[in-house]
Amino acid sequence: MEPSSESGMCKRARRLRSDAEQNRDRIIEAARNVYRREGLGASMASIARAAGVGIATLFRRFPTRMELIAAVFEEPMRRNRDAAVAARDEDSAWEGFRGYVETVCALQAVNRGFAEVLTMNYGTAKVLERQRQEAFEAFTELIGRAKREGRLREDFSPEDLPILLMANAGVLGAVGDAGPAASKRLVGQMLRAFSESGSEPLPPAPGPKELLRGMVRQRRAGGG
Amino acid sequence: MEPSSESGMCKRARRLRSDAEQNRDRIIEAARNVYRREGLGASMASIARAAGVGIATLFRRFPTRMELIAAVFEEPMRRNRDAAVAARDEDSAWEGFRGYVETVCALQAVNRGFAEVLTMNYGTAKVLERQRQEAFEAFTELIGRAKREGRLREDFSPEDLPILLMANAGVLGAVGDAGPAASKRLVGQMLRAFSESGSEPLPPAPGPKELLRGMVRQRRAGGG
DNA sequence: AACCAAGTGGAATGACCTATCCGCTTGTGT
DNA sequence: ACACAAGCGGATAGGTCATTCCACTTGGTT
Repeated sequence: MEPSSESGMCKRARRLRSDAEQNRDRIIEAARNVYRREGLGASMASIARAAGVGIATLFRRFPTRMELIAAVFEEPMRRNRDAAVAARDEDSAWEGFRGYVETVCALQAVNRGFAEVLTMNYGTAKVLERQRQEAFEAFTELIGRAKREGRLREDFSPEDLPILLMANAGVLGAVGDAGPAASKRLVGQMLRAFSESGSEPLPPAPGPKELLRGMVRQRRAGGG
Repeated sequence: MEPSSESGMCKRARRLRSDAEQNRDRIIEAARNVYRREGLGASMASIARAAGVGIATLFRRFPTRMELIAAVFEEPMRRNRDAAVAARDEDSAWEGFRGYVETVCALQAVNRGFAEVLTMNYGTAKVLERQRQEAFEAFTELIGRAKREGRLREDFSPEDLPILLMANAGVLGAVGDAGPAASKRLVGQMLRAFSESGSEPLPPAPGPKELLRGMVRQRRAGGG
């Protein structure tokens, strides 16, 4: 705390060399793509390869996997927070509620990593935890308005959202190609359950063949 | 095909030696427990250790992981099929429907391996596939009756069941201790969505702390 | 009691993964 | 232009895993 008290507070310990900065960006970009396709279980080596850097470079910049995950998903999580805030401020609370739920679940459907990030414990990733907390708070306010509006059931609980996100992640992880269709169907059913007078039409159910055919074989049998 | 055409058709190629038979049973028993706790991703070595046999013995008896899974879950899957048939024959179709759905999901909650087996593609495990098919058929008949009864919504699709099972498995996999509570809540919501006039009370939602605290850290970051 | 096919366990192999080490390269301040 | 800290990437150590091999035991039959 004595010698190099330059550089404001503590963030960004020191400025990166320009080439290092560029490598950092390439890593994050590559990780974004790999995580989207393969989920957070993707190996560090595969990310380094995709980024075109050595493994050591990856580890020097992100000593733990969580730091990389936090760097990659900080922006998506911020956008998620913003979506929740925007929903909270919509004229119709119910429409805001429905739209937000559908949007988040649709994002999960196109990004496996994001689906997992939304449903995991961050340990010590303050950035992500803060975004989630803020989104959760906006969502909770939205719930209150929607209930007062009379469109959302009184017994809806804020925790029903994380439960839905985990459920959705489960569906997406279990089926392959039919994932988006199955996910839409699930969300439709859940919204019906949440809605006070709920009888909005459902998205179509995927056919049995699609559902079965897509089902994950056993990527090392972690079936979940 | 010429010499030893004894032993009926083709099943049980030849009778096992008594000690081998006993080892086989011990393996299945051990695998049952390990799979229940850890899911189908449990290592073959850990199962052999739990059974008190050498790794080679395990592989000789069950050359592929699927063969072991099929042997372990044949009986649970048969009981699942029986439950579906019993539900189909209940007086009140809706009560049969509700009871069956709740039962299967509760079984998932106490048996991680079973939760995964119910939502995976068996490849070439005919035994399991047949049980699933029969359960599905009984369930489909039950659906028809429940709709005619007027208690189940017309737009309920048989595929909504596997979707629910995957969703439930996702919830159970994502949260730890709070799994059963979260699962019950999800099932309650879904039943509400399925029910024509549905306003039965919901199971309580788990508190935010329980939900978060239980959340899987990152068992090698395969979060979902 | 003696034979031997059937059965056994542990060592060996090889794939894949995280994480660290270390000699070489390069951006940058002077 | 030079010096050198910062940065680099391949090699490597050490872990888990599935799967195979092989020298040794043993149940059952005669």
